[in-house]
Amino acid sequence: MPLSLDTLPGLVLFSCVVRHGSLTGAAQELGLNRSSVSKQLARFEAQLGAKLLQRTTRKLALTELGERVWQEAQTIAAALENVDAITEDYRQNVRGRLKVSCSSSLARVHLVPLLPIFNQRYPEVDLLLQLEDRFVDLTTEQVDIAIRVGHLPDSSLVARKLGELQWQLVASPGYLAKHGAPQTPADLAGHACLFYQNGLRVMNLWTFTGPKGEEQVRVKGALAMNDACALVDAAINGLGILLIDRALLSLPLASGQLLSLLPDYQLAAGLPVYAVYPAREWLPAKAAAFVEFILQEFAPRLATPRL
Amino acid sequence: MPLSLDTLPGLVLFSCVVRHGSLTGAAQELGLNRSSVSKQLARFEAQLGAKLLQRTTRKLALTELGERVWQEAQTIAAALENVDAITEDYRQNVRGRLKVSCSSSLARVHLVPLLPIFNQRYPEVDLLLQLEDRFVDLTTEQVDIAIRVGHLPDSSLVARKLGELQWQLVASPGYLAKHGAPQTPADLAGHACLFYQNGLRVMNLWTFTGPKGEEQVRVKGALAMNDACALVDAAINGLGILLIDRALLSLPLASGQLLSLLPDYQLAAGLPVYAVYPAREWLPAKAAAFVEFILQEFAPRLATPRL
DNA sequence: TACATTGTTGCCAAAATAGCAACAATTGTT
DNA sequence: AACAATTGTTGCTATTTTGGCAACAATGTA
Repeated sequence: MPLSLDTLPGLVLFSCVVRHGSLTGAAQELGLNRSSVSKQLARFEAQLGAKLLQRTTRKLALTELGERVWQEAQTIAAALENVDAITEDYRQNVRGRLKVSCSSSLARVHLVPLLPIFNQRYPEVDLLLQLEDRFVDLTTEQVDIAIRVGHLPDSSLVARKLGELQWQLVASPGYLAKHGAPQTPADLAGHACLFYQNGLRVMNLWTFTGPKGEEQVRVKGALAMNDACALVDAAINGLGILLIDRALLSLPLASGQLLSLLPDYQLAAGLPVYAVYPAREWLPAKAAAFVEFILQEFAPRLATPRL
Repeated sequence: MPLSLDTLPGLVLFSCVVRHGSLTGAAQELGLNRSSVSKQLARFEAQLGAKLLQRTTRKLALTELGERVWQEAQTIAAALENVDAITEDYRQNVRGRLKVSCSSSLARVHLVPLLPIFNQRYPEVDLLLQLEDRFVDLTTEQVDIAIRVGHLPDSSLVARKLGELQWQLVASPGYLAKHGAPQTPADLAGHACLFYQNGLRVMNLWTFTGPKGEEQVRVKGALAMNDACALVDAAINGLGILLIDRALLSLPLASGQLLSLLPDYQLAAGLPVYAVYPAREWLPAKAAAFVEFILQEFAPRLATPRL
């Protein structure tokens, strides 16, 4: 027999009456009429089947039982104040554990560099970065915010677009020396191509916009992985032609380990990046702060990646 | 900001939902419809301004705040179970402190001799006998039961008549030798009379029923006190003629210290003795047991005092 | 893919509640 | 000592709240 729904409001009212020492005072604090207080107190006693207060028009006296119940009410009052305090803290203060889910490569390049700033701004937030290139169920795994790449399936989740990934087509000098450099998208069909793949999405249909308009190529995969950084390594090692987020390529391109291909063509539409969270209503302050933060900091980095 | 009336039922419901892990289960336990549970839970979250449970049609997951609130709810649940247990104990078990108010002389003669029996029958009751010959306010002084002599003023109290005190008129042989023995009630007017008096009642109007019918005498007081035993001592010492409870006179009469007067007259109406307690409704078990006890044991002693 | 279960929402009836007014009881004051 | 003022209680009515039914949406399973 756990918390009983019926007796609880009565207990609250009883507590208030005892604190004031009069029904009238309690009624004033509760914004009620005296009659209501009287009735509810009487009903509470009826529910318990015992008198709690001996009442006269002038004085109230606690019964022996009333004293015991009053003590318990004190305990409950303390717990309730805790609830209030905790909730208030949770709503107003940016504090607590914040679980963020993100694909590992995206995090390494775009997100992790920002975290020191976030941590400095909100030092009381304990970030728990969950890097995994798989589908995560936000509700089940208690993830506060997920950063997801690609168009989203219909869902009850709220998604805010952070920007679009800028793609680039690259290969290593060694690979190009051996197999030649493609001049048009159609040429790619004959090459070994590297692309990202996780359980959800297989990116083997590449779309270009060039002099002849839009062209699509379904490429053969020499290697498909769910780790973008490993893909870059693979490309550097000459395993094939890679289509990947431009931000990952700044160092290999600068050092000449990788070369840019098809400069006259642009990748049609970069995949959108979203910040996703379970519900818009009553978003905890820490989550709201994080979303605001990445909207300001993350999005510009996507738009103008430093090469 | 103490216990809040509004948030408490929601907290109970939330606790129930968490315990079951589903709204449907909670609804079944509470005997409610699913919709009601859903609505109330939503309202509770709205009141707090924060989400407590991430809900899917299949799974429920506690928010970080939800976990904290759930912990507090556990505390409250424990306190509430205490309230239930205490109340049950209080109602059903004859146990605890029982404060009884009684005039000292009445207690010494009639009540105290019974207490060992009561104590043996209800060993878990701690009797607190408050002996005082003055008016006591039951509600203010947290007296459970009072035993009062004489007709009661109108009151919200419940009174159960235990019987009537049997009066007797006595004096010491020494006093009678000096002042002579009264032959009729009217003779008493010339004597020094001893009678009981407390703040409430002055018993100086004595009523007799004799051969000539009812006779009343307003006596002069040689000594009036609020201690019946002391009055007996005074009478033994020859201070005057005493009208007092017959039960107090068994030893002095047997030993000849006091002599009975006006044997042809009877005291019209003995003063009634009442057991008085604040309210009939929800009388605690201990008080009910005591009242029953003195009704069975006390009343016969009044009716047939042992001389 | 079809089905079953679960949470949510709109609507309406039912129940609980608050407020008003009158009453009873008690205390302090004139 | 009587009056006035305050307090707790009760009956009645209007308002608010709540509960249940039905339909819907979403999700996991056979």
